[in-house]
Amino acid sequence: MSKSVLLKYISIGSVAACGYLAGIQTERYKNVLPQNNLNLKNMPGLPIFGTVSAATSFSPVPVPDQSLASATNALELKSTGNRIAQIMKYGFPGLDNVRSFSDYVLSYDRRNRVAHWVFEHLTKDSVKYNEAVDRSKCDFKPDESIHKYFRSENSDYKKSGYDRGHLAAAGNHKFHQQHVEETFYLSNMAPQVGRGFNRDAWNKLEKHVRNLTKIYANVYCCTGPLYLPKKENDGKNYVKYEVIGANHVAVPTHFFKVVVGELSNGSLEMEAYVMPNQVINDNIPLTSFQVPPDSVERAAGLLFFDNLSRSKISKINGKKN
DNA sequence: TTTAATGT
Repeated sequence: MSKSVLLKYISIGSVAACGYLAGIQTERYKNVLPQNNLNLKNMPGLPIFGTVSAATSFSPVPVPDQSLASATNALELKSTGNRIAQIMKYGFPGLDNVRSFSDYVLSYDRRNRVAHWVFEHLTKDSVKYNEAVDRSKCDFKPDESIHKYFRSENSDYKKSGYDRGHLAAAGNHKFHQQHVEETFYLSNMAPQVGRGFNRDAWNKLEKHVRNLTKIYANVYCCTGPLYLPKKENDGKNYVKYEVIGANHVAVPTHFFKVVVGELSNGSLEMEAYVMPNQVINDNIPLTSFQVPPDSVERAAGLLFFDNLSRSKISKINGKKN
């Protein structure tokens, strides 16, 4: 059985993706979320435009023509290397330091010591209970494939007050023990508020995404950090975030998830979420965190599902497109 | 059910 040999490191020159345009949202966000009625005005710095992305698509990995209706043949695909093409079927959000694992793909931000994005392809089979897979056997481990200058270490998180929060969730990779173990590289972690966020509201969003596999034959999920500007007392916008540990690992202000579900008849539906990296009241419904996908693209400097015309998506955030 | 830190 192939092991780390499978871990290909695709070194692609960094692409300066500067899609962020400031100055649209002017309302200042509060440090503590309101108890109810959370809306876009509480996501300051998330630029809301009326348009959708129209950039050209590009994929460094050839995507096979045949329809990949289900991943029941995941092992076979893994051995052929087609798994990456399957995960990235709808395009790469960006091309900075792309690293592929057996069941997810990651783009690494060396400056912040946190990924730009991770990409996963979920099916019923990848999220269903599997007695052969045991999360408790997994250890958080530094990703040695990343230069030591840019790598995060367990010591950076220790006593920081933050969880080592998975971007590609461990619970999404239950098909094989190796899959879940590979989600424990620190390159897949970000400093997350533990109680009230990672273990609560964010966990609830991750479960929601897993549950989408009951509706859709294929679920494609992109997750990453955001560093959103906030208006200070002088009336100007600043991006401010904490860094932790000797390696100055960035603490994102927010996290995003953009998900596309593919029904067995081929029709496609999208959901996009942004959550602040804060204690979030349990009563706030997930739908309160839904945002227009292009606002996340502009804030993150990424283009999601760029191989897919937005006009082919029948629903966005539950509304007809 | 899934998250994860802390302290012995």
